[in-house]
Amino acid sequence: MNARNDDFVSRVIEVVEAIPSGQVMTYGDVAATIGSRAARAVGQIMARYGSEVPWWRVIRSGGHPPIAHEDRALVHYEAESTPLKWMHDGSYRVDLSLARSPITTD
DNA sequence: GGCTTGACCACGC
DNA sequence: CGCGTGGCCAAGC
Repeated sequence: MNARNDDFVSRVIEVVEAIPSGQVMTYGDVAATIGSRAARAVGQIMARYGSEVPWWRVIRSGGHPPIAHEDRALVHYEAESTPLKWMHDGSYRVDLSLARSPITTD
């Protein structure tokens, strides 16, 4: 646990932890929730601190999970019954229309 | 203080 | 939806 929990990093963690099961948020939404637009920075944080948060609930605007981690995220999605959309070529993406969580700032 | 990198986003075609 | 382009933001050197 870090001494200061008010860092940009900690705020991202807080939001990601607040995402309910079966739902997801885009990097941009998470950033917007903490009053920022650093969607990219959010991804950076996930890559570094994501080990302690449900990073699979944080995806891109396109609806597909973090690059190089889609297979790992898929396991969680099936476990959480997250609405998925499958492509012809076997790739998949999360149905944001159903799984997008209404930003919980609290 | 400036440049580079990054699990990104919005827009146009 | 897919691709290309520009832009925004935070962290590290």
